[in-house]
Amino acid sequence: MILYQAPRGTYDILPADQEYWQFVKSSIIDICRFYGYQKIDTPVFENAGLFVRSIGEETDIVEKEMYTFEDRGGEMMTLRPEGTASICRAYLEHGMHNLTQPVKLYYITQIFRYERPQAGRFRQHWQFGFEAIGDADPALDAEVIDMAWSLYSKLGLRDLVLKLNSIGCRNCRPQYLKTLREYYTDKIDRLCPDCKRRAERNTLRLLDCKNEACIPIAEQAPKSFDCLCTECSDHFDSLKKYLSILGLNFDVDHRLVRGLDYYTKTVFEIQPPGAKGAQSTIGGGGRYDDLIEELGGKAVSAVGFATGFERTILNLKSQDITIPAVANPSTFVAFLGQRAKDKAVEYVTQIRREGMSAILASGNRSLKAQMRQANALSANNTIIIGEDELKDGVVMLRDMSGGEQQRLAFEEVLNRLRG
RNA sequence: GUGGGUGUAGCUCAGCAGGUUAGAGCGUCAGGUUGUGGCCCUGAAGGCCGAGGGUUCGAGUCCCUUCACUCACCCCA
Repeated sequence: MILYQAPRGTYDILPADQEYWQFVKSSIIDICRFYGYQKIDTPVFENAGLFVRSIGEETDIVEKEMYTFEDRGGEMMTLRPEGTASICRAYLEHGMHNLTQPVKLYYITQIFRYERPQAGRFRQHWQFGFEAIGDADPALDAEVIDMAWSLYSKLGLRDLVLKLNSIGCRNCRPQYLKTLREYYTDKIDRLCPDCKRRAERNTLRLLDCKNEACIPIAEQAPKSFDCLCTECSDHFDSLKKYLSILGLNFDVDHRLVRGLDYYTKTVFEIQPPGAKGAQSTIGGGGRYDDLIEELGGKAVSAVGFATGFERTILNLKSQDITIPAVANPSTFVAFLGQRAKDKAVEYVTQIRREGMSAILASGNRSLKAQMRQANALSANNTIIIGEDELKDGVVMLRDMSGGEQQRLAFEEVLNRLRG
């Protein structure tokens, strides 16, 4: 009877799966270096207030998904439920506004949300995200989207869809929300229970309801991009122009609003083909021009993106994308008898000192068993040392792909391994 | 939080309407050469049949409870 298992919504990334993670990570690092983004790591937990303030009181994340606890000093702490807030906090704390703007940062980290797990959704999951802070230029929005798109392309994902929208700023959004509420006024009784609540507390979210009764109503609703102020409207037009210049196709979707309150102007999501339910979004982001100020800084514009590792890998698998094989040349050293073992230990070490990988047979098993182990480890070569070899001062070198083998002086073996 | 599905060996699953020592394939280990892997053959190890209770002469199989996993809704990554 096993006493413990991984907590609900968590899981182990086993060696067999690591190649996917390695592939995604190294691709991310390449892309970020290429676009001039620098890595930042922030604490796993922060003051709860940071997230409540940035994500928004009325959001699902804050209302029911945060891992919040009181520490021994009586402070309320929260395991980070997303990445942006911590980055902004760090930006302020370290006076990064004094650096050349925009400051471009990326992170690869675990995210915690208390939810019922399902395919592609976990309580602890990994996100990669990047943020460009300190610039309001729509060309930067385009660059962020392009960068996200490049990552997926580099990974080999096909047939993705880019959804785009603009939800305005604090100047024009209140007017839009008013228009939206007016539109919904005589339709409330036709909405689902969730939407009835949203109508009061989080009007924007009425638009992305998945309920069949609500969709047609949302479809006909006034569109945010028709109600933008001049500044937001120009920004949106410029962004669309830049995306066209970049050759990126996009669907403007007036029902795309995102679930975090800090977004302004641009919001976007990237969806895999046949997107539905939990995996409908593989990554997303947007602009958040008021967040830094909200956290106590001066008004600083910013835009960012985040994507989930699990969903990315899920899609790599569903699209049958092969991961580049990692070359693992290695030499296995087998032996027969204690005297040969002494020699084997010596030779294994020598090979390693030469900067090459080598594995010593384990235990004192039959040669057959040792060869099986060599095969299981996909060793390229096996060195066999027995009484005969000891007597003649040589070792047997076996090529594991073909099976040819010959007796050679160990120095000669080293030469061949080097070549 | 709300629904549906599933819990039998490390993995994927059989186990028919309740009946003696619970099975297969894969994997692991060992043997088939005195010192040689992959293919093949043989064998072994490995299960209180998720847990607790009940019905029964008898429960992996039926009933109840519970836990876990899983898919979906909400929302997100």
